[in-house]
Amino acid sequence: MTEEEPEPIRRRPGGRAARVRQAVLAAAAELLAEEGVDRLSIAGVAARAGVNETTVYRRWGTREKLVLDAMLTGSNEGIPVPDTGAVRTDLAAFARALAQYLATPTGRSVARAAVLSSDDPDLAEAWQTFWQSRLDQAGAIVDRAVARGELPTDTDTALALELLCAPLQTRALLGHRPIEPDLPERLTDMVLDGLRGKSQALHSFGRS
Amino acid sequence: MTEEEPEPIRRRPGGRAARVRQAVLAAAAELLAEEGVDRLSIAGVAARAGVNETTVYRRWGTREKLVLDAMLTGSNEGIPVPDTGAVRTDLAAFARALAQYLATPTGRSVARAAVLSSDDPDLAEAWQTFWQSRLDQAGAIVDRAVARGELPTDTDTALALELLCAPLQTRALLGHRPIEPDLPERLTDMVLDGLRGKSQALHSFGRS
DNA sequence: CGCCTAACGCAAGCATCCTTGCGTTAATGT
DNA sequence: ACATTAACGCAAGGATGCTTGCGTTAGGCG
Repeated sequence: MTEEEPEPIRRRPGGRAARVRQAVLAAAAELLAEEGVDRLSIAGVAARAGVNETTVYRRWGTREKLVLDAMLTGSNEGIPVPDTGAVRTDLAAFARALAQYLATPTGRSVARAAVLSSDDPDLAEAWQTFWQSRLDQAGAIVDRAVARGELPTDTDTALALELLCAPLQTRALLGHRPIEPDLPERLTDMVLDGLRGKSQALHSFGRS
Repeated sequence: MTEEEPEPIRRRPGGRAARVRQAVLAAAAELLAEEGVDRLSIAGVAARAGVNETTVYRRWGTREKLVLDAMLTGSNEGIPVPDTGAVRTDLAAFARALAQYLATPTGRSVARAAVLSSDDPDLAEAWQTFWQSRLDQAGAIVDRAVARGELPTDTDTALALELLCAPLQTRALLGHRPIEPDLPERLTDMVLDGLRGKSQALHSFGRS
C-alpha cells in the first residue's frame, strides 16, 4: 500500500520478519474463522501468533488493515467457477457456491470486514480490487454464454453478476433473512429471464 | 424490546424521562447524519443531548441499541413509493429514490448500523422488522403490477424487490463502486426483462 | 401538600485499546 | 568474522469505553 519510499531503506524480507508476518496472518485468518471479525482483537492475534502486541500494531496499525492483509495474502482460492456448457447451470452452481461460502464464518467475516473498513479510502480501494478479482473469474461464465449466443452481445458482465450476487450478500450481511437452499436457483432464473418469466417464450436460445 | 415485567414496576413515561429520551434520540440521529455510525460515541450523544453519559448507558446499554432505537423511533418516512401507473417507471423511481437515500450520510449510516449489529439476535430481528416495513410499502408497486397484468400472478413480491434493491445496498455498503446515475434504470430494466434483454419484444407494456 | 421512588447526575474505578521510548535480537553486506 | 541496523520484545502510560455506588432531582399518587 505505502510501498513508495524515495529513500531506499534496506528492508529485510527474509528470515524472522517473514516468519512473523506469516504467523500473524495465519493467526488472524484462524481467529477470523473462529471468532468473527468483531471479536478479533489485535491482542488475541498477537498471542496466538506468539508475537508481541507491539509488533502487530507497528506493522499493520489497525485491525482493519490486518484483516485485509490476511485476506489478500491468505489462500485466495475464491469461489470455484463451473463450466457446464449452459449459462443457467453455470450461474446456479456459482450462486450456490457463493451462498455456501457466505454461510461460512470466514465468508461472513470477510464480507463484514469489507463493510467495516469502507470508510477508509485506501482500504476501500483495496477491497474493491479484492472483489473485482473474484468477480472477474466468475465473469467467464457470462462471457462464455455471450460467445455461445445464449446472451446478447451487449450484456454487461459485471452488472449481471452483481445482480446475482448482491441479494446473497445482503442477506448474509444484514442477516435479516436466512438464505434458503433454493434461493440460488430462483435468483438465477429471475436474473436470466426477468420478472416476466419469459423462459418459455425464449426457449430456442441456448437449449441443446 | 425487553418490555416483559411480570412485576408491574411503576414506570414514568411522562415528564423528564420522556424529555431525556427525545433529546438523546434526536442527538443520536443528528450525529448519525453528521459523523457516521463508527464515529458516533455515546459520550458524544450524551454531550449533545445535555445529558449525563451514565444515563445513556443505563437506558440503552450499547451504541448499537441506541442507533437502532433512534432509527425506529425517529422520522420513519422511508422511501416514497411512486404510483405512475406502470411497473417500469414505478420501480425506476423507487430505485432512484433508494439510491439517493443511500448516498445520504444518514442512509449510509443506517445500512452500516444494521450490518454492525447483525450478530446480536435481538438486534438483528429488530432490524429485520425495520427493513420489512420499508419493503412492504414498496411491495405495493409489484402488487399493483400483478393486478394490472404486467407481471405474472406467481411473482414473489419480496424477492423481486430484493433483486432490485440489493445491488444498490451492496454498492453503498462495500463502497467498492459508486452508484452511477443511470444504475437505477438499468437495474429496473434487467430485473423486469432479465439478462436476455427482451425490453424490445415487450415494448408495448409500460412505455409512454 | 407531602411522601415515595423512578430516573438522573456525579465521581471513582476497571478494562481494553493503542502509543511510545528504550534495550535486545538477528538479518544483511563487507 | 564483524559491524550495521531493521525488526522485535518489554514496560510504562495515555485515551477511551463501560460499569458501579451513592447522593440528588422530580414525577406520580394518596
